[in-house]
This record gives sequence, structure tokens and C-alpha cells, in this order.
Amino acid sequence: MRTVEELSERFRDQGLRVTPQRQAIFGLLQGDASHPTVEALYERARSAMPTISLKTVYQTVHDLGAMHEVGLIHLGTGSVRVDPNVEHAHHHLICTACGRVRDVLVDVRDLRLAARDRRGFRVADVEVHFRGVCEDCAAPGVQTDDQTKHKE
Amino acid sequence: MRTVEELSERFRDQGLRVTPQRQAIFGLLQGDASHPTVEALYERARSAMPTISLKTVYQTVHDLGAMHEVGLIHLGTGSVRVDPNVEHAHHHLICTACGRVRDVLVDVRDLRLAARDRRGFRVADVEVHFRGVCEDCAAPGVQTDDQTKHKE
DNA sequence: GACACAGTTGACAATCATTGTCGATAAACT
DNA sequence: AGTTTATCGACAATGATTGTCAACTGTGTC
Repeated sequence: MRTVEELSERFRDQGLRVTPQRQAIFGLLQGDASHPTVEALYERARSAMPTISLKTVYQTVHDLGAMHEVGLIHLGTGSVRVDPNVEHAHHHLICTACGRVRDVLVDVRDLRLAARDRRGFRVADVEVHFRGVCEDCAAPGVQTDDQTKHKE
Repeated sequence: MRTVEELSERFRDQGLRVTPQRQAIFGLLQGDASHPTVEALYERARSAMPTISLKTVYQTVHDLGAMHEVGLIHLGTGSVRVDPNVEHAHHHLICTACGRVRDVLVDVRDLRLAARDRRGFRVADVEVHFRGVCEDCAAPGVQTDDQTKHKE
């Protein structure tokens, strides 16, 4: 994703103001591969800026999403997750035990639909979800921090 | 999906009782390729059985899901959708304009992950979402019934 | 056929993620 | 410096889904 400075620039260009809270969120998303929920982002933001409101985080994340500077992905985990990786096409591994999400590079070009199946449908985007159990959750006993425990 | 009789059988085998409302729901799902939400199913059920409760529909759908007689899919449309097609592996076309969902047969076997990417992750299931605009929504003017209008 | 108990209903409350409201304050850009 | 936009805080409200509880009904069983 773009740097804090670049994002600030883009916000100004859109007529949006660059506030410390927005910049804080920009900063938190730098190099974050954890696909945090908005709540998780909010918690992290509060460490640095205790008065920031959840509302503000939602709004900023939406703004970023609207300008395609982050992806807002629904993975069936109940809440939207923020994906700062927009420059490289990729897909997701989802651990059904701990809820963690990881990026994977998958070549999707051979996933062409039969014309028979397409029937006039104009495909804009292909999304692949790999569901399963991650290494940590498969290992017996050795439990790591499971941020978003959930069953399915 | 299985017939009403077969499903009734399976319910009894699991120690679950076969009630008229459950059978009504079984019947509604027969050959239903619309991927209805629970609400939509509820509405249809009420036509035939006006006193059925939403709670009952949720419960029955869950029971069916737990025994893998239907799929419960999250497509980022806000609500769970019921997919009666469990015998044939397939994937989904999702119209971002009207929310309709269609099945497509896609060969996913070549979607193998690089061992480097897998890193001990045990993949149990692969899900492919094709997002785009369906024929009806692409056609100008000619609007069909859009059950679940939504923006993204 | 009788019975125990699972299932259903209805009327609500409660949850979770998310969005809206509103008035007051602060601070970013021109 | 002033206009306008963001933020805060404290809530209320939404929509999907689940829980509760008490009363009633009907299913599977003996």
C-alpha cells in the first residue's frame, strides 16, 4: 500500500482533510498482513491515540476502500477485514479454527468460465477462498493467540 | 439435494422429528437454484403455512446445514444463503447489481498452492466467487425483479 | 391409543457489526 | 483568520441472527 504521505496527498486531492487520526490509521496499515477487522484496528489505534472513536476508524477505512487504497473483504467471519495489499493480485487462506487470514499468490487466469456457464455475465473480479486449518491450529497443544475464535 | 422423504428419513435417524413445517421447508428447497436467504425462504414458507415462524426456518436450515444436506454460504451480501446443491461441486457467480447468485461448474483442481505458500496449512475447501454484472442488469432499461438490491 | 418430550409459536429481548444523529469542540486548508 | 470539515461522545437504530420463556401441539414410541 502507499505510504502515509502518499495517502495524505490523495486524501487532499479528494477534498478530504488529513487529520492525525487518519494518519494514525494510515500508519497502522503499513505492512500489516494480518487482515484486521475494523475493531482490531480501532484497538490498535487507541494505544497510540486513546480518544479516537470507532466511528472515525470505520469512516477512514471506508474512505480508503472507496479510493481503492485498501480492500474490504468479507470472508464469512462476521466482520469486514481490511486488506492493505491492493497492488498485487492475491487470494486468501482462512483458518476455520482461529480465524487468521493469510495471503497467497494463485494464478487465476486458467479459471475461465465456459461460455455456456457465463451466459452474458460480465465477470469483474474473481475471489478464491481456501478454507482449512493453519499450521498452528493443526499442532496439538501448541496454541498461539487466536484473535477471532470461531466455529463453522 | 435429497427428496423430502429422504430428508425426513435422515432427520428421524438423527433423533430429530419430522414436522409439517420442516417438510414444507424441505419441499421449498427442492430444485431451488435461487440461493435464497433465510428470510426469503421464510416468506415463501408463509404462503403455504402462514403461522410458521422465522425461528423455525432458521433452525431447520441449520439442521440441514449441520448434516451437510444444504450449504450455508456467505457471499458478502449481508445474509447467509441456502444452497441446496451439495452433491455437485460448484462455485458462484454473484451479480453486484441485483444480488442474484448462480451456480457455475469450474475445474479447481489446477488451483494448487505452492508449498511455499501453503506452509503447513491444510486446505479443506476451495471456494471461488465470480463477481460482476449479470445479463439482466447489464441490459439498459430492461429491469427484472431484483430481490436483493445492494451496492458494494 | 396413550405418553413423554421434542418442536413450534409468539412476543420479546439480546447480540454483533455497522451506521446514523446531534450538539459541541477542535483543527485543516484557503 | 475564518470557513468548513472532522472528531468526539453518548446514544439510538439498523439488520441478521440467536436466545428466552411459557404455553401448546403433534411426533415417534411402546
